[in-house]
Amino acid sequence: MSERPTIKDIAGKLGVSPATVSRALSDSGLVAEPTLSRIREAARALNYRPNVSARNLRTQRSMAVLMVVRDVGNPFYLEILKGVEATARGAGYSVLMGNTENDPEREIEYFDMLRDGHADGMILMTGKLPWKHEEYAERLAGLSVVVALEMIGGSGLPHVQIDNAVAASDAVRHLISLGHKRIAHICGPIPEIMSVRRRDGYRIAMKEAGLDIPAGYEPVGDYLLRSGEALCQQLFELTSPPTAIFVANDEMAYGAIHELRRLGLDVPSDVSVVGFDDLYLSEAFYPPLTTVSQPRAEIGQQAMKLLLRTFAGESQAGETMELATTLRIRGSTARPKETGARVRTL
Amino acid sequence: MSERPTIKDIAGKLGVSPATVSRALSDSGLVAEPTLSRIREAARALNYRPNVSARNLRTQRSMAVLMVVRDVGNPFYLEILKGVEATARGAGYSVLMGNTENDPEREIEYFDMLRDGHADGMILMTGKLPWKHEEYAERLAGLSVVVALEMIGGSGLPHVQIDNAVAASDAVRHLISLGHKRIAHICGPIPEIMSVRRRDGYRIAMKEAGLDIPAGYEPVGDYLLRSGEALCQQLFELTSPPTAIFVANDEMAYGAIHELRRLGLDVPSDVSVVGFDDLYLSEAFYPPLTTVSQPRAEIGQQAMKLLLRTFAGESQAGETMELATTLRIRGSTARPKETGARVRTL
DNA sequence: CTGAAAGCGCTAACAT
DNA sequence: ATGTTAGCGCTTTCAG
Repeated sequence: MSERPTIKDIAGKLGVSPATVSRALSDSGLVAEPTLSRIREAARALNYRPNVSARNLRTQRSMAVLMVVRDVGNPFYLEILKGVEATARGAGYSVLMGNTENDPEREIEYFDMLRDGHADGMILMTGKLPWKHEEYAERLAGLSVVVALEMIGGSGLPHVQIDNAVAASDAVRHLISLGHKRIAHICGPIPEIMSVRRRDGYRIAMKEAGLDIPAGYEPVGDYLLRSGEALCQQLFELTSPPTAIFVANDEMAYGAIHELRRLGLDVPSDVSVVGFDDLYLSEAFYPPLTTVSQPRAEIGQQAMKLLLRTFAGESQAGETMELATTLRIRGSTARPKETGARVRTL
Repeated sequence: MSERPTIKDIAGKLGVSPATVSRALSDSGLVAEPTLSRIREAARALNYRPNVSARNLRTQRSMAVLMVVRDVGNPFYLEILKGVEATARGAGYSVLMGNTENDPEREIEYFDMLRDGHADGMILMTGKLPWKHEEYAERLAGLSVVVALEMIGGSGLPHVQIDNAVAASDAVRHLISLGHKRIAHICGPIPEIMSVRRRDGYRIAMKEAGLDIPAGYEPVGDYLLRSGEALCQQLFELTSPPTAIFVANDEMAYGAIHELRRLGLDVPSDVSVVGFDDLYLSEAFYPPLTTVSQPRAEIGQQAMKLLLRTFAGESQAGETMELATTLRIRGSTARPKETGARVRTL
C-alpha cells in the first residue's frame, strides 16, 4: 500500500517483462498496440512514477541544471530564473538554484555538484570562477557550463550578456542631453568586469561630450542599498557636488535617492538619478526611476538554450550572444536647475 | 582522464575492497588507521566524488528538500528561502525551489517529485493542495510535508506561521490611535485563509473602536502592485473616501501610494498607509512604509527544522508553530488632517 | 516486437 | 577491521 510501485510490479501484474514496460513508458515506439495501452493504463492506475535515482544512475544523466547566482535574495535574478525555467521545463529539465554569497567555497561546491551527477550543466551568473586562471581548462574539462550576464575572461565558456558599456553610455548621454555637466557615477565593485564596463561607458560618454570627471566622482559600491546611501552622501560632501548621478544598479539608486531626500534635495529638480536594471519596483518608486532595462527573461531563456546546445555538442567555445537593452526614461531625471534658468533667460 | 573515478578505482589502486572505501569515506568509524588515511588521501588525490544517483538509489533518500512557492518572482520568499537553506545545509540537505504560478498541474508535479525520489520532503507555501478534501489523507500518505506561512485546513500537516489576525489588528489599532476614523482595507485574494485572517483582524480592530466600515471599504486584490493602484483609485471614487488605508501586503501598498500621488494626495499628510510584509525596499521607499514585519528568515528556519523532525518521525500531526510579528512604524502614517486641526483649535 | 540478462555506483548485511 | 555478496530500480544491449 505505502510501497511505491516499480516497473517490476507492473510487469508482474501484466505478465510482461520489465524491459517491455520500460520501453512502453518511454515512448520508444518499440511496443505493439495491445500491450502498449495495457501498460500505460496499469501505470496510471498504480500511480506509477519512475524512480529518478535509478534512472539517473543508469542513464548517467540527471536531467537537471544548476543556476548559480551570487545572491538569491536579489530580485534581479528572479525573472532570469523564470526564463531559464520555462526553457528548461520545455526540454524536460528541472532547475536547481544555487546561492554562493560570493563565497569561493560554495562556488566550488556547486561545481562539485556537476561532478557528482547532481546536475548535467550549469548557468553561472557569479562573474567569476573559484580557481586560478591556469587551472581553468583542467577544472572545466568535461563540464557543461554557460555564463550569463557577466563574462569570465580566459575561460572560453559560452556566454550570453548585454553590452554594459553601450548601455551605460546611453544612460549618461541622456543626462548630458538634458543639459547636465556635473555628472557622477556610483560604480559597482570594481575589479569585476561588469562594473568596469559600466564605468567605461560612463567615461566614454563624458569624454565625447568634453565633460570633466572631477576627483571623487566615481565612488565604488557593492550593488547594495546601503552603499548607494553612503556613497551619495560622500558625493554631496564634495566642494562641487554633481547635478546628476548615474548609478550602476537600481538598488544603489534607491539608496542614493533615499539619501538625497534626507539631505533635503529633490529628485529630479535638484538632482537627476539614473539606475541600471529596471527592477520590478522601479516604476512604482518615487520618483519613478529612469533606468536601463535588461531583457531579463530573454537572458535566462537564451542562456538555457545555449546550455541545451552545449549538451548536444553544438556550441562553440567562447560563443557569445549579446542582447539589446532599453533606456526607460521616467521621473527621476530632468533638466538641471541652472540650465532651466538659463533657458528661461534667453 | 575524463572519466570520473569510482569507489572501485580507489579500492583497486589501494588493494582494499570497495566496501572499505565506502566505510572510510562515510566516517563510519569502522576503518582502522593505516587504511583510513590512505583511502582519504587517495580520494582527495583523484578528486573523487560519490555519485549521488547511485547513493540515493541505494539509500532510498535524496538528501534534498523541495520548497514550493506560488511565485519565485516575489522577493518576499527569498529571505525565507535563505532561512530554509541555512538550516538544510547544516543538516546535509540541499534545497530545490519549486514555482507553481498557482497552477494546480504544477503543484501536482512537485508532489510527484516527492514520490519519484527527487526530494525527501517539502515545505509548502502555496496555501492549498491540488486535490479535493476527501483525497487529502490518501494523497499525502507517506509524504513528508510541512506548511509554512499559510495553513491548509483539514490536511493535518504540521505548519509554521504568524498570527495574521492579531498582526492586522495591531496595524489598524496604530491608525486608530493616530486618530483615524475612516480606515479602509485593501484585501488579498479572499477565499484564501491568509487574506481572510488579515481582514478579520481589520474588522476586529474597527469594531472594538466602534468604527464603521462603509460599503466599498474592503476592496479585494491579488497582492500585486497593479491591483493596489486600481483599488486605491476605486477607494477615492467613493463619496466618502478614507483617511487611512491598511493594505494586506507591501507590494499593493506601493501601488496604492503610487496612485495616491497620481491623485495629488500626499502620504502621510492626506492619507496614511500601512502595509504588511516589510519587504527589503519598504524602508527606502518614499515615504518609508509603516508595515507589519514578519520574521522571514526564522520562518524558513523553523519550517526546515520541523521538516527534519518529520523525517525523524518526531513531529505530531497538525503541530503548529506560531512566530511573532512586529509593527514597524515609519513615515507613511500620521495623524489625520481633521484631527490635527481640531487639536490645534483646543 | 518482446524477453533475458547485465550493470550503472554505491551501501549494508553477513561473514570472517 | 575488512572482504564478499547482493541488490536498490531502471535501461539497454543481445537474442530470438
